Amino acid sequence: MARPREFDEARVKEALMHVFWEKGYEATSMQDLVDATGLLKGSLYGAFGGKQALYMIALAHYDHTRIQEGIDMLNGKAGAREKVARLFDAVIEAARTGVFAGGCLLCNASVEMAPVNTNIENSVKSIIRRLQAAVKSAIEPAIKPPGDTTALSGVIICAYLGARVLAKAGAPLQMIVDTREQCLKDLD
Amino acid sequence: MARPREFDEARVKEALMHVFWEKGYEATSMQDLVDATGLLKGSLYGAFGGKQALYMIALAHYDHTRIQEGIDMLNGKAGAREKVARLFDAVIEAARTGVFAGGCLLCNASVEMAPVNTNIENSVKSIIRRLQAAVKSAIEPAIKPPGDTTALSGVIICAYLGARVLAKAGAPLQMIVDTREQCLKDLD
DNA sequence: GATATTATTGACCGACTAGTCAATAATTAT
DNA sequence: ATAATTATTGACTAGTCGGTCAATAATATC
Repeated sequence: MARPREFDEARVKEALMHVFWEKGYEATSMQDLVDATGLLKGSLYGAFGGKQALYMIALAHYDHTRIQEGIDMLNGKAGAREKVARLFDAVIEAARTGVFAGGCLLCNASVEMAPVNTNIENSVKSIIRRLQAAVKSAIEPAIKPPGDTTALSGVIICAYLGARVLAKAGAPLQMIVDTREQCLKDLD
Repeated sequence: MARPREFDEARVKEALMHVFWEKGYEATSMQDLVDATGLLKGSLYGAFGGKQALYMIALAHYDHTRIQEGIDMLNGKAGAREKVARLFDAVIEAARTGVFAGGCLLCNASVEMAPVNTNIENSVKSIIRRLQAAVKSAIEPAIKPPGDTTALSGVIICAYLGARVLAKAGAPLQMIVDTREQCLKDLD
């Protein structure tokens, strides 16, 4: 009943996400988004809304792809130790190669956007909740009854985010490796 | 031999720091800095340089005041456990009251500026190095010979930064408290 | 008091910002 | 074919951005 969209929504969301991921919210201009998506400004506004709305969409896309990939891994068949190890291996690999400077969009959004945009704050909090729940159920089999899996999963999330900060700052890789080992110590 | 400055340098640096601390680099305009310092734009440029130079000055001031305060505490007379506990208590208190949204400027600079400004990256790395050294010497008396104080101090820094991220995102306070307990577990 | 030096002032700049909108195009339903 | 609906286009806006600069003011030295 109307003219159909000419762009692939998933591709556009992926492009939006990558720009915000790498440059952050404020350092990204609408022109950057126009260049990255191939859409014109009017189309972006018409289809998705303004800059903050685009950031929300980028974060949601990150959630549904990258975060969900992590959660799926945590829900997989590997052992508790290996699951947690893999979480940190991603950080270590990113810090070692240093090809992509974006770090973790969840971490970036927490620092830059959550304090100034309640929609994003709520998204971030919801993601963290789901992430912690996945970690908790992943480590459950490796913790004996007196151990507090809720507390331990909270620590792992916290250490993960801290590792992301260290990696983005270019801090010594060893600190991240040490953190990984410390988190694995109580598993098995 | 020339006209003397009319402003108090320390006060101006403190004002610069507070603006960048609360708003971040990109979201801060030169006008914000003019308003906060009371100096006119020309004076700011003449005395300190452009926006990036001002950020560097703000970070250095943060280092010499807030960071140094933490290092002095770590070098103080308290026990290892209490020193580390105090580190996290500052985060917990900030998250609990929520009056100041800035979080930790070192953490903010790591995420927003270190990846795009090598001067700031170097400053951040140097601060992290000094901070870790202070934590290491603080926990040394509480660790028996086979324990790796370097690794443990790295983990504590990492957990501290992660806690700062969680606090800024408005995540459950309990996660930060749990992280604190976990870090204290191996100390006496 | 004259001179040299530096600080302060505020007007000014071009570039860029996020966002708007009327015109046009492409489609579906009738 | 016509009408209705939505997408695309790109020119346009008003405001803000970081940064500059010539004029003026205040001091120290001579």
